[in-house]
Amino acid sequence: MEDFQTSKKRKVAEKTVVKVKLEGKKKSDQNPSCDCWSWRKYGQKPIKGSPYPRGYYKCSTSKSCSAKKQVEICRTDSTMLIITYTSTHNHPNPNLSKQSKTDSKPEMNTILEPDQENEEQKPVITPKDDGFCYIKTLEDETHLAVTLENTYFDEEPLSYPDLMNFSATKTEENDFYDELEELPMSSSSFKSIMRSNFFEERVLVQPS
DNA sequence: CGGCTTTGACCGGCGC
DNA sequence: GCGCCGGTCAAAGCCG
Repeated sequence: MEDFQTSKKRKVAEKTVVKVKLEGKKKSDQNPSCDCWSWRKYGQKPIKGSPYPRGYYKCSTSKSCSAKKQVEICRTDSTMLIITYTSTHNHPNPNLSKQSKTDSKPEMNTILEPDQENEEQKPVITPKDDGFCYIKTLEDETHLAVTLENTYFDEEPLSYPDLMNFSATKTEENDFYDELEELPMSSSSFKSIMRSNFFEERVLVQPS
């Protein structure tokens, strides 16, 4: 396929590591409307040195999309999720464009310039003195706090919309639940707790 | 019935 | 050269 896909190993392609803190927030008002990308799990492996397995996901929205991500629980803090994104989506987000009630462009996902006139549709990133970055998505006022741990790019930095998609999606949610499901420590009860608490209001990510 | 998850096997890179 | 480990594939099962 793609040249870097010929070898299924160790690629120094763009890689974005995002840490997500599972907050104890609760919100019964689930809002699946923030569904963005669709991910399909294609593998899971126990990781050396970590009690938790790592899940491997591919973008299922487009067959030709090479976007992947890895989700694992931080071994030092089980409430911390480490998500590693590899490659970028080569297609607009169908869900996002579908949801756009206004005229937000489907290509929003790929827009990289933060200073556009329609900045209203972009999340507002508010750096805090505690080291967290609170991202307020204007779609539903969801507050996200994410921190890019390590980012390797071929050429482009992660865009705000990308960030938003990364963290605010319902599919993301599912991934975490998948992870949680696999946690040896817990069971479906914990999982359901996380399900109701996790993504809707705020997501915290702690800098390294 | 279709799509997704699960799980074991396989492959290939890297370190020793 | 060998073994370890991470990443991917593919078949089977499950769920909506």
